[in-house]
Amino acid sequence: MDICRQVGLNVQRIRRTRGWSQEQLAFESGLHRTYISGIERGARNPTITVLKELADALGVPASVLLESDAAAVDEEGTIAPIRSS
Amino acid sequence: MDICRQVGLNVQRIRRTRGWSQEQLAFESGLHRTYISGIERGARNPTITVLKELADALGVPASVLLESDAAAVDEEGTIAPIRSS
DNA sequence: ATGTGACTCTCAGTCCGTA
DNA sequence: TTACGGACTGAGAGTCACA
Repeated sequence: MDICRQVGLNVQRIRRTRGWSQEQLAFESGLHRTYISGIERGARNPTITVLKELADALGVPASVLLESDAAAVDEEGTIAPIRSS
Repeated sequence: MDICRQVGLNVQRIRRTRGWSQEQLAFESGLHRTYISGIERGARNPTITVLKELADALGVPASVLLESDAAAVDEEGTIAPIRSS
């Protein structure tokens, strides 16, 4: 699994958990809407500062965005991976 | 604490735990020696693919390199944060 | 063995559209 | 609301000589 794709999936998953659109995340993070789209699709290769900005906007530690999926996001105790429901 | 500086400190700490020089890490990761130097000093803003290459060379998950220091690196059970000794 | 400035070239990141 | 394309500017990738 490519790292860009991995990050994209994590961003998308957490964003949806927040109930946000890409535009809202773009606003919160100060990044461009189309760039968020590119990142979620794994088409972009963001820098660590951008990763940090996304993480801050999403309210999670940056390291979470790099994790190999599966593992539930437990930190902050609020994310949890949408098991049905 | 700036994220670039943070990553730099993590890379340096783990590299030293391995007993490697910057040149050795450069060889293992396929990156240039002076580039490694720039990253460890927090002078560079690497992309996540570069971060992944470093993490692979160091034998740790990429997310570890973003962690806010302090916290011992427990994953893989091999790093542990050089408490004196 | 490492820090640093300067350099080239690729791509990160923005903005315009259309579907 | 999102995917995706093209075009653009600034910043990162990657390297070197020198300290």
